[in-house]
Amino acid sequence: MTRKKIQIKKIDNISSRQVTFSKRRKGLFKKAQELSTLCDADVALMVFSATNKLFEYASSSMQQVIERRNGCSENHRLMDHPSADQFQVESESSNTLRKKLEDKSRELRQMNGEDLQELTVQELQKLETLLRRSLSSVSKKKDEMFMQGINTLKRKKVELIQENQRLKNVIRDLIIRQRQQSLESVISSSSYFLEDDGSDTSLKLGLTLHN
Amino acid sequence: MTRKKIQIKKIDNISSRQVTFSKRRKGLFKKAQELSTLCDADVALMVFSATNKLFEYASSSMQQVIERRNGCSENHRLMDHPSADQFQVESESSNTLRKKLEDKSRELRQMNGEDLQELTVQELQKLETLLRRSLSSVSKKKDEMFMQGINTLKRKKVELIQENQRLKNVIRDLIIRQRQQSLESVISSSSYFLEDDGSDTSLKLGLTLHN
DNA sequence: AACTATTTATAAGA
DNA sequence: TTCTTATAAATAGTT
Repeated sequence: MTRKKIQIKKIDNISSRQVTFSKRRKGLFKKAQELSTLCDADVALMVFSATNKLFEYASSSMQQVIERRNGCSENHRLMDHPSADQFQVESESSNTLRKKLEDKSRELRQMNGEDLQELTVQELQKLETLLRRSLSSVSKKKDEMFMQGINTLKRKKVELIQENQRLKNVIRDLIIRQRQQSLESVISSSSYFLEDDGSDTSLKLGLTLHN
Repeated sequence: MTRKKIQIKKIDNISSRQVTFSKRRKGLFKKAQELSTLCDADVALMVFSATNKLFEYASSSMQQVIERRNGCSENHRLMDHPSADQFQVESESSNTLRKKLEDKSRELRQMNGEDLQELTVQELQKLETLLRRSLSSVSKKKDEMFMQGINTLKRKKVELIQENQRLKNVIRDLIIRQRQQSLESVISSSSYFLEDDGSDTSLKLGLTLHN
């Protein structure tokens, strides 16, 4: 519409699509608000992005508008051919959905390297480029997650080493205290050289604590 | 906005207001449709005029969008408005279609290297493998078609070289014949040797067959 | 996010 | 309502 006229069809480039979505969504909401104000109309607008994020505007309240609409639809339904009309509308949307589903399925099959015979060399080249880009994105994301995992493990390792050292210190202190106690008890009970089995104890402790 | 800039406040004059309502409503619906198409968004728009007339647009189906927004189940709505059985059946199948469509859309986005954050490393690896395979198939197919094109061209080239050679021969023969004719005319005008025109006939045949 | 060359939407008038 | 047209607004591509 501006630097160049564009065709109204799905924008290929993802980031362009996102940018355009933001810009046009803003514009659409503004227009909706203006219509409401200028003409004293009740307007409700719901937009789901391709990523299922919801953006909505309502001049009064969304729930109110929806209820009002359901009432109107109901009235129309009853006024006109009671079931035929509704059925027709619903059928149409089903057909639309089926068409969309068919399109997506074909696209998906081609992305999977199937049904290629119906494509031209140009289309194949485009698909190839797309797949290369996707593959690159996916590989990058995967590697990122690997790196993230590795870094988490490294941090954990450092933490564990520290914890380990602390525990060793605790054990050493315990052993020292035990020796002192043994010594004291030996002294107090007047028993001779009862050697400590401190190393044995530390081993048991170590095993338990670092399990 | 055009002949003059206007303030965004309720238009006093009733008929101007109605005219503006028509025009801007049309514009708003167009913009909504464009956003939906360009950015693969699901858009629903409801407008009640000051006289309570309803105008609505939905890129898929209004009911679908409302339910999606409410997070409200299909069954719940049907309980509220128990109309024809047909309707229920149709709605169910629509619902199924919508689910399938949503699945395919997500899959497709992920194949396109989008929405990767919700995948695990294992899923990413799987996707990567899939993309590699697809890419390989597509590249192979593309190369096949290139090769096919090249071979066609090569065959054509051979044919053309042969044709070329034939034409050269024809030309050579023509030149020879011309010389002979010149010679003959000189000879006949001088009332000398009357030569046969056997070579002449074969030349005509050659031209006809290889035309 | 800002800019700007264009396209698009539209207010006023017929 | 519909068409026209001068002008305001929106926006595609670019930085």
